[in-house]
Amino acid sequence: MARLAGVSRATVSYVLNNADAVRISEPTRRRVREAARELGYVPHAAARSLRAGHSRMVLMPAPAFPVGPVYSQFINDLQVALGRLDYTVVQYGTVGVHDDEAARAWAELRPVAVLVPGSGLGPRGVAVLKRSGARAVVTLGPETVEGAHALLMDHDVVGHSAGAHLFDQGRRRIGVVVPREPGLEAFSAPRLAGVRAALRGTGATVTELPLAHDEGAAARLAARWCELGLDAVFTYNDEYAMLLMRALQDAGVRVPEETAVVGADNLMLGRLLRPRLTTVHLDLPSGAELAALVDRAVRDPAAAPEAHKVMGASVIRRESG
Amino acid sequence: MARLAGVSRATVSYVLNNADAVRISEPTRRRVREAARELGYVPHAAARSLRAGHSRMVLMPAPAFPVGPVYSQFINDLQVALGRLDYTVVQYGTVGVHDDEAARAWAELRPVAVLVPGSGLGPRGVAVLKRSGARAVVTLGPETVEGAHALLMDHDVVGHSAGAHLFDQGRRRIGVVVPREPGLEAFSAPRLAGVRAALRGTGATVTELPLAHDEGAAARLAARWCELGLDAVFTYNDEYAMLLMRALQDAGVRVPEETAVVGADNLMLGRLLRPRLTTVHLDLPSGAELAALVDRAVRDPAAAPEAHKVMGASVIRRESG
DNA sequence: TTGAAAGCGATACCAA
DNA sequence: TTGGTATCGCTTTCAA
Repeated sequence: MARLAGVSRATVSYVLNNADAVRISEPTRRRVREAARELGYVPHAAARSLRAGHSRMVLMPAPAFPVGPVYSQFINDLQVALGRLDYTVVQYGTVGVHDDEAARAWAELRPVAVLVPGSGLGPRGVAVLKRSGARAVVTLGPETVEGAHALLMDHDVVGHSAGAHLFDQGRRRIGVVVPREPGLEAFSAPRLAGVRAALRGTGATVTELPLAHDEGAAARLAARWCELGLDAVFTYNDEYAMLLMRALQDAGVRVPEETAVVGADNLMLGRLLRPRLTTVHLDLPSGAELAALVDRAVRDPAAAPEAHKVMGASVIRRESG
Repeated sequence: MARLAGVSRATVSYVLNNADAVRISEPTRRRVREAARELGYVPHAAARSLRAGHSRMVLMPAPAFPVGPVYSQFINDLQVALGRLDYTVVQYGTVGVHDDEAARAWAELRPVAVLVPGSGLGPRGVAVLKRSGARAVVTLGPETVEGAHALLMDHDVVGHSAGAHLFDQGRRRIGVVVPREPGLEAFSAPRLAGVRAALRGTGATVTELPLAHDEGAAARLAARWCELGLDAVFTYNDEYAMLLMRALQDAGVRVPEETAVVGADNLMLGRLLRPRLTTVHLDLPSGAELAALVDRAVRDPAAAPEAHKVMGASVIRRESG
């Protein structure tokens, strides 16, 4: 670069990195800085991390489906928290690629840590990442993966809370909405399983209700509501709750008298519905906690992978059930 | 790497890149590939792009606020479309950094193209990026920036459509909700300005209504609704519409008889409200179009920056106004 | 058909 | 206090 500023590149490096090991005269520093500014010099991250043998990049796959405010906020907090620890968070757009192929694509960037939501990464993928220099691989999903740290976020508990709550309210024939939208199975399946688990052995029944997120589908489901004979429904989340509750009301089904409705995610919109929506609130780990875990793992990559159950769920009782 | 597979690294490179310039014997290819698999070898993107002098990385700043389904979908389509053209999309988590500082941070990664939503990037930032090798800088915002391609998405038209519609409906005292949430000014200010522009010279009045996205704030606003004397309100988007409409109804204000309500973004929830929400639908450019623009710009970086007006807005009339 | 070697940009050691 | 130089991993040209 600006060794046209009259000095060697080594000097440039010293100045721009405020190296304290060597001392550079003030005039030289100024000359270098000025030259850098004039030329619009920006260091080359690839060259730097090639030389250094490591980077401060934390890689996450970009979510492949429209994501709600809860997750948005989580990512955001995480970015801020990791930024404070001087990491750079990068969301990598992995289109349709899966598993090992995705892991290899990520590994090419030689991130210092990889955070993977969901269950798209297997032990082989983890191995690829670690061999390529990732000092921490953290999965955020329902189960631990060999070799990786895990933040166990089993959506099971969400369904479990909802199911237990409805049972306590005296409901015995419980429907569970399962979104037809692709990409959501990772959340919907455990939520359904959680309801089943909560009701196992109680004699209450659980009916799976596939539902697309559009009015027509909701109306059709509502139309056969009597025939289904359900006295409660857990709707996967608040948005599906709004959709279904509207359809039920339009079909003349009284909520909560004839059918209780419970959503999840505790979105603002639930409070605005009438009746006000009972919902399951999720306690996600704070961005700062996760950032701290990542940092610890990076500093001591040899440590045994930690696994933490981090998702709490609690019912917020309002009017719909 | 696996020159422990008995060959030179040159050969490895040839094999793994399917170089057609040179011919490698089939047995050698097999040996190399097997060794690569066994060792879990993954090429080092930094080294590669350092040597090549360029990358296929398209960089976007990660949004700093919870983002709705419309934008989510847009990003997603874009990622898919650019992926088809063999680019890799990376969302860079720029915490609180702004302007030139952000531009420099991005430039360090030497992306081949940079897409910047909003108006956070000035001509200096563009210059930094281009000097550091970005072959295309595209802004997605209200105005063109010197040196960059622009997809002009002036939210002005959203407000304009809403204002004109309400005026056509005979409304003359029009409120405009402006979210208090930080990070949304980039959208809310032009939407407000659009309403003003649509009504300029008509004698209709425009009243700015700052509103936080919570129930209390909405209730307080609704409580002084009579005193405000408005006969219509454009609520920035559908979510604020839901919030305010609920508060108005709870306060006994009849919608649309006393006050018309118009939202924006055409979210599903608007259809589920009663009265059904009139809204402004946004026509964003498809991911494929934007991807094509990026690709063209990358192929011919010398070409004059293009500027396209790409945002259309149309009112979807339902029941609320 | 394969190997040797230069070079991309930044850093860190050693010598001047 | 500074400059020269080896090095990181990979691609590519030239030679063998």
